[in-house]
Amino acid sequence: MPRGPVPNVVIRRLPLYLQTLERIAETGQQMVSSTELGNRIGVSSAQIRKDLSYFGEFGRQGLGYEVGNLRHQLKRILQLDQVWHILLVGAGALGHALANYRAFEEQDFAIVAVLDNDETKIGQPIGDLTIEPMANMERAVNENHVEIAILAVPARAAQSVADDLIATGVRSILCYAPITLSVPEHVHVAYVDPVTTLQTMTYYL
Amino acid sequence: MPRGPVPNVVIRRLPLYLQTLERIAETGQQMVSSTELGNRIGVSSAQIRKDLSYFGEFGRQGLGYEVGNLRHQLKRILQLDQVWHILLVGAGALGHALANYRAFEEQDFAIVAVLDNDETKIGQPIGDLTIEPMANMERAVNENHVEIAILAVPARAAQSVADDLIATGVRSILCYAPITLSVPEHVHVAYVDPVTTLQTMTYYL
DNA sequence: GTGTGTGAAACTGTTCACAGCT
DNA sequence: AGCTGTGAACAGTTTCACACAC
Repeated sequence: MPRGPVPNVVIRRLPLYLQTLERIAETGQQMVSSTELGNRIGVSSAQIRKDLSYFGEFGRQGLGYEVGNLRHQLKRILQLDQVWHILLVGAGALGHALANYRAFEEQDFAIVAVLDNDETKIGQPIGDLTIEPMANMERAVNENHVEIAILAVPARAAQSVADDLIATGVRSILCYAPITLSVPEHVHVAYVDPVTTLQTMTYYL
Repeated sequence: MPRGPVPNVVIRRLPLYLQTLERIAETGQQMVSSTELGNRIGVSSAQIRKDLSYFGEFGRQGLGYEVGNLRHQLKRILQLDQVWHILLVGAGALGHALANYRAFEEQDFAIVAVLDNDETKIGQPIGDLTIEPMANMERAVNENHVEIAILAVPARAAQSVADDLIATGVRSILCYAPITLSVPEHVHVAYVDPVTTLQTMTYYL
């Protein structure tokens, strides 16, 4: 579908374009220019046009982009025109916050099972689900067609749980632990640890 | 202190080096080579040597880097040789998880106050603190010498709260909302929204 | 006039490869 | 032998500037 190889940084920007388009769509605005979109996000108009040009020609010269169409195209490109099933591992404070976070379902992500290794937590309700033992991992992944896992366990457990997840077929992991996972080539990991992020911000203070 | 301009990506990697060094230090290992460090993190040895060379010469030819010294140098470069005071805004499920997250204090970050605009939450305990009204923002920032804020409020409130934070003198914001904040030049924002991150991962599936 | 799409140019970041030290 | 520090080569990314369309 893309014309030529798409830089990684481009993919990271597309969700920002999508979010901003959804905010613009709510106001009823029909058309948007790369300049307006860029100003709202803090990138140049040329960058937006170049990024989009990797996937096609979505705009009209002199007019800009049709908001609804561009939003639709971006959802298609990012494969967000379907619901993705997510397995959440770790039912601590963070796990509970994630299980109750409404933005997932609003954006077509569904947490379909929650696992923890703490005996006292198993069977307890969490969001609309029930906490299950780690031994249920393979069944939870296969029965629900899970391809993405969220890792909300302590750092010392993260690598071992990641290994198990990958063995069951999970190909994408969102990791909250402050640790670099070692994973095979075909697995994608993204890190969202706040401490690591804070540690970069202090440099600039 | 740095020799010449330091690329942003380099700063983002330094915390990974630091975390890995701390894990190595726990084993009692004295020296580490750029090759070993790189293998554990998944970057090339040349990258590590080049990154460190922006700040000085910390290694010894033929031997590698002294673990404790390199750890100390990185903490100094990232200004992590002090405790940073953080203001948490938003006492929902995520705010509670953050207020109870032990890794902050272990890594020399201290949440010193928590604000929320929900009348029913004000006065309630959260972690070791008490939830305060938004009106206390300026006092909380000034009395505690806060320079970093964590924004754990709904997306629709994020920009307005960010504006208030910046007006009180906050220069760094860690934002959990799926929105691009518009801020003046001198303010740094980092985004840790899981939905935005998941939206990039689905591209590769 | 406004605004897109795109090669070319400029800039930024990574890897190579090797001198020099242990 | 093993390893660092670094200029030079290479690769990746952003910006420029302009033809073309509304």
